Amino acid sequence: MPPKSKAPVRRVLIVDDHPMMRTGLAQLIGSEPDLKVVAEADNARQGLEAVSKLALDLVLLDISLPDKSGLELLKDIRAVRPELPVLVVSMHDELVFAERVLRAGGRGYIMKQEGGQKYLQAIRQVLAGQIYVSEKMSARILENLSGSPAQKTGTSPVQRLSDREFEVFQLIGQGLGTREIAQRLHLSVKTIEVHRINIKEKLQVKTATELVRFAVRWADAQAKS
Amino acid sequence: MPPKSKAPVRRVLIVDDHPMMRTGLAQLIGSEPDLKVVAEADNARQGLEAVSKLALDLVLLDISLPDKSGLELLKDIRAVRPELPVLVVSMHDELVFAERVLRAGGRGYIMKQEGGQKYLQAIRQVLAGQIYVSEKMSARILENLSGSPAQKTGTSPVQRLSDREFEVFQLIGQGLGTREIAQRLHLSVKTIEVHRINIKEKLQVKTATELVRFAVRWADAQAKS
DNA sequence: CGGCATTCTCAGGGAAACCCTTAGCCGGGT
DNA sequence: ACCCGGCTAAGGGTTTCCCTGAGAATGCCG
Repeated sequence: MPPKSKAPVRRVLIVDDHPMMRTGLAQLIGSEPDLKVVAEADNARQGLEAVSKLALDLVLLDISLPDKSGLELLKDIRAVRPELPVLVVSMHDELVFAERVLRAGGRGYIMKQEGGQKYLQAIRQVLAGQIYVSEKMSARILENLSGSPAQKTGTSPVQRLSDREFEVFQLIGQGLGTREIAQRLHLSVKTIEVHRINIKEKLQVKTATELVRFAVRWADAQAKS
Repeated sequence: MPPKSKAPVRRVLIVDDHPMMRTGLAQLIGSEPDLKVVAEADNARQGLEAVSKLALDLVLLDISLPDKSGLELLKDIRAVRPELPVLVVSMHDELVFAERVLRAGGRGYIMKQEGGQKYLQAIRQVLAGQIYVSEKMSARILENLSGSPAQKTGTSPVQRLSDREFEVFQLIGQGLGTREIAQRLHLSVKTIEVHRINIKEKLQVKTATELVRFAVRWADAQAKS
């Protein structure tokens, strides 16, 4: 069917800590004549080693790994081979993860809930030099970028917060309620309520619980670095 | 093809919302002559339907499903077919999950990090009527049981939550509000409110925001490693 | 300078969530 | 038989949520 002279076989590395997942992915990729799995890794160290030593055309990278976060491995890979495209596989349907992946240089973000056709589409698209993001995600990302007035693309939505909003946002991340924040900042509860509404809008979250979740995650991330 | 003279073929149902994972598991099981995958499901509803309609010898059940928690489905399955053995597959290596699964009647608990050999061992052991738990887990379970009376430090207070409370707690950690949780679990808002109060008391937190913060952190900690 | 946008501040008010109390039901244990 | 813990849920008072509107300070641009 595909003449060998014309179709060079694309060499793929799979990094995932779930053997059955790797088997499934390998099965899918192996069934395509122009794709080949040349190595597998179940942790970041092995993954980076394979990237350094082997000639590869694509990396399929699970975002959640045992030793270090897949995001870190993604950055390491790009430090070694900036042109090597990486398609990140994740079980999270969170906008935050997809944004981070793309900003870290990932060429695609696909969820584990997707079926084989979507995987192949994503792989082909990334191999062709394009960016792949699932429709749900791309819709949210585009809406996020173009929804508000002219922004510097690529900035974290947290940076769009005004000073006061940012202050409130930090206190939410520390576990304080609306009334406590009002007392702390010597403001009316009503004012804090409005700030929360505006913060939610800028961060593109819909409910109060999601706002707290976002704030807690952000605060924890800051505390670590 | 099948040597039906000696080995009756064991009929297996796979319930997992990740298609590639199902492919991997099906590949493994299909390669064994005495095992056969007769159905797959990617959510709890389909899973329960298959259990009701088909003759099965084993269910491979992923603990994290989109519509309801795998723990709930496990209980539903046992309500319909108490003798049907269920081997729970999970990505969490947390003691809490394994304990809950076993107490809910699961015949085994295996982690996605395990390789094919361990899977087959677990499947065979469960089919033979035994309980399968990985060595890491069994060691921790025994240690936990023996040390339970006097403990207060070391074990997280999350373990004191009841099954229902734990489910609500997880959903809070995923960013869901009270009404959404009620809808997801098909319960009254009032019930969820009471659960939240009881959870707060057990976790020693005073305000709603602190509860969300606790739940988000705990959920993220589970997702990371 | 006079608009114009943004930010910060806060009130009104209806809907929702929070939180305490009570209470029926069920299953397990002494 | 009894009690206890867990699950369910209603009643009701308090608080928060969230939309709308709106006045004041700042700063920018024509």
